[in-house]
Amino acid sequence: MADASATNGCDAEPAGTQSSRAVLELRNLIVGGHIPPEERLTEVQLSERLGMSRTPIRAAIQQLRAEGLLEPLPGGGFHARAFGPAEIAEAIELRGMIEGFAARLLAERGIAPEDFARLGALVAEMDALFEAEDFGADQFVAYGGLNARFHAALASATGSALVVEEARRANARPFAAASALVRVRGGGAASRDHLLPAQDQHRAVLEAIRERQGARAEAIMREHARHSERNLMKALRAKAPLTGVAGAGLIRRPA
Amino acid sequence: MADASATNGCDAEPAGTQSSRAVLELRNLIVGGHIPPEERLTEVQLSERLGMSRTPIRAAIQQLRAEGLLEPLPGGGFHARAFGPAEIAEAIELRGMIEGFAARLLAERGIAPEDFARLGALVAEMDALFEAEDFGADQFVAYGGLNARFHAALASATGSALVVEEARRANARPFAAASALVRVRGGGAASRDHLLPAQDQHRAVLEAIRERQGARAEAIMREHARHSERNLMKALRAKAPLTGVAGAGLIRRPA
DNA sequence: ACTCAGGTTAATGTATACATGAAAGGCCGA
DNA sequence: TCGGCCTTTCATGTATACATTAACCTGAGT
Repeated sequence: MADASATNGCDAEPAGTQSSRAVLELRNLIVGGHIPPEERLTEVQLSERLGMSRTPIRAAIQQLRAEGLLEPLPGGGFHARAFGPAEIAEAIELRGMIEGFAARLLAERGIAPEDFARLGALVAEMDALFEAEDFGADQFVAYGGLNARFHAALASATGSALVVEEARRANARPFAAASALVRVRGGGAASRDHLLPAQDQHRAVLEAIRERQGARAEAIMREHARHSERNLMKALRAKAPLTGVAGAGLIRRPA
Repeated sequence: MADASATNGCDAEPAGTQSSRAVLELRNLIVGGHIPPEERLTEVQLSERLGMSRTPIRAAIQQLRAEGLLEPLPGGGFHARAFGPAEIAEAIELRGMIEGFAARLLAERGIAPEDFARLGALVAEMDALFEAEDFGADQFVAYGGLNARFHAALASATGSALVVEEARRANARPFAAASALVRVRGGGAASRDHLLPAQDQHRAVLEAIRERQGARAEAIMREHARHSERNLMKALRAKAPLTGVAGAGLIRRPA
């Protein structure tokens, strides 16, 4: 069922309007590193660059400001926001708190059987990936997609619009997304081994939800987020330029 | 230092532009109950009602949508969002989680002495209110303001833009704000007694931060939010029409 | 009576012209 | 040479005209 929304996992940009195009393209330009944080952006400049009038550009800027990707500049104009290690860590911790809240709600209030089955099926699909002969790029991409769907399904199973919205927002931040960190490590057997503990946590949180263990479910999801945080920070400390990660150019490396 | 921003506790609406006026007036109309959730809103209609063109109205609508106050309607147009008891409880719980995170960060990383002093001064000011001969409307208003400043100062002491932003958002939701619930009870001696436990939690969280007790600080702020949640829910169960609370018309009472 | 097609209406989306404000730069005078 | 004022420029804010789309209603034909 969740095939149409596989691209971004949310439907916040509705139609084929110029405004939605502006949001999409501008966001891609920023996280793709084509607009470095040093570059000053103005409305007219962007309207020429994207081939549309200022009106949809203004809407896009307002939205990306709300997402925290753009920041106003003192003398007018904007720039892409740069993120230091502390901010990244906080964003990931925050995501863990939201998703921990979702897991606790599911454990305390109970989960609909079909939602539980859907989550279990996603875990099983990820399990199957680990059975493959060798764990290559294809498996990483597939795991990332399944992982994102698992996290989104967890939030939406609560039935709470607030939780869904906040989980979406927490995952929209660069680097904080659950799936964005999967591919931090280059790939290969070593990377596979780093994914196994995370997958075990997926299984554990479902067990905790089933057994109505709210505090445990919350703690697992918090630690689950910290797991990806550790992975990212380890990769950041290495000199390698973080290939394959969206928004790598926005990271303010520690001096 | 914190006098200019005393009106709303945040500076998200910068200048005296039509757009900022539109956001302010429209938000007041909604939470003031002048725009019930049943009423359908359109851009042209609002532009006539507020005496400005559609351009600033569009910006305001986009912002209030992001705040969760407005919801698009299927056939075009919007309506003020109505909140059920579950959504209100979740919003308050979420606020407790964010503020708990802030308190834990302060305990773990340490707090700047001047920030700690500022928080202590606010608590002392609130303490002084309880010493008054009788606890009337003036004291309630003063307590609400001090309380809002305490919560805002707690978040901003972390120095994390992310925490500040999320705390602001959590407090911006109707009913979820820390200060909004202070005046739920009518006033008088009985209401005063309901405020004392909350004030004790203010003192306790400062002690926990000072003693570097992160888990305790977080737990206190979570429970602190639940305290106000209990107060609101009790008031909701009573038949009384919730005088003095902003956005009372947005509550979907349990049948 | 029901259905389908056509038009009409009412909403948002878009472009553009103009207003306004602030910041930077140059010029003149001391 | 330095400082202050004026001018210019560039950015966003605002209004408005027009485009577009979708829903609804009306009418006629079966």
